[in-house]
Amino acid sequence: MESAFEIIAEPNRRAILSLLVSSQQSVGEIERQLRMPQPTVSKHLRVLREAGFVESTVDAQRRIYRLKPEPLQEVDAWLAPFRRFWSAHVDALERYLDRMDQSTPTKSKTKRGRRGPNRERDKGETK
Amino acid sequence: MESAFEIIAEPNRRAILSLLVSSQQSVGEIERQLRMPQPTVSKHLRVLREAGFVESTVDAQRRIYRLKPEPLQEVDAWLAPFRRFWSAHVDALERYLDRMDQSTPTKSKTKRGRRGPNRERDKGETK
DNA sequence: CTTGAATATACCTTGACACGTATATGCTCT
DNA sequence: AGAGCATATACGTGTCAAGGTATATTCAAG
Repeated sequence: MESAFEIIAEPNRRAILSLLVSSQQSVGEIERQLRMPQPTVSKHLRVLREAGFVESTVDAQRRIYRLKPEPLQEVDAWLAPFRRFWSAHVDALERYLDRMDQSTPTKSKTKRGRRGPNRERDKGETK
Repeated sequence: MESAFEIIAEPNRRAILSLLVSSQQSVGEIERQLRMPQPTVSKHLRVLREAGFVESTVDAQRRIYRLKPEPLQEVDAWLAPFRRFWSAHVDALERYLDRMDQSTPTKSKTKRGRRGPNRERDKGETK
């Protein structure tokens, strides 16, 4: 387990988190809305709690669970470099589509573009 | 496997993706930079390829792998509602701390002046 | 055609984890 | 104190994925 990524790999746990994002919920409410057996809910909540995704407060026999932001923010942070990547990628695609759009069909066929924006760097590869 | 979340749950796969975000790489380059055995790299690349995270082109005996954006964008999209939650959460924490300020005389807390777009998120279903 | 490099795949073993069922704990109310 | 609800935990089981080692495939060059 350990890492936030492994925690959210489980579909039921993602469902629980998505449920909690709108408002806090008791175990029974989660159980009913997601139609999953109660021990399953409790066990997933335990995993989520120990990983810091949720916290619980006691209300008589009920436990109210609510979301905590940090672990998902960590996931979000890991994603940041890729966001930069795919905006660049969209730009390249747009330029490509623009050229496709305005090029007349009689134009010479497009050369196979092996080179992207990134030059690969040779590092003394055995050849 | 199936879901993008399960794919990126694996640390080695995340490392490969992080490596590819800067530029495309051959299998051998990945193998050396991440210091992992070649079959391991190939197997993870296979998983990533079949899940649409990467694509490969052939260059003689080499295979050059590069990133594809869609699956990570899907993860990013799932994260969107939680991003909204975070900003709201900061507001709620501030209000909570403000009340703590007035109701618990033994604690001295620094008051914070930060505030964003005022969202009302409290539905008051707590009994 | 043989050799060697680069990459992929097959097979096996091991460990983690999700689930179901049963039971324990804890709280409220009468 | 006892009944009943809400939640947690213990235990046994099956599945699946990751790693290691060995081998197969593909290509280039001599």
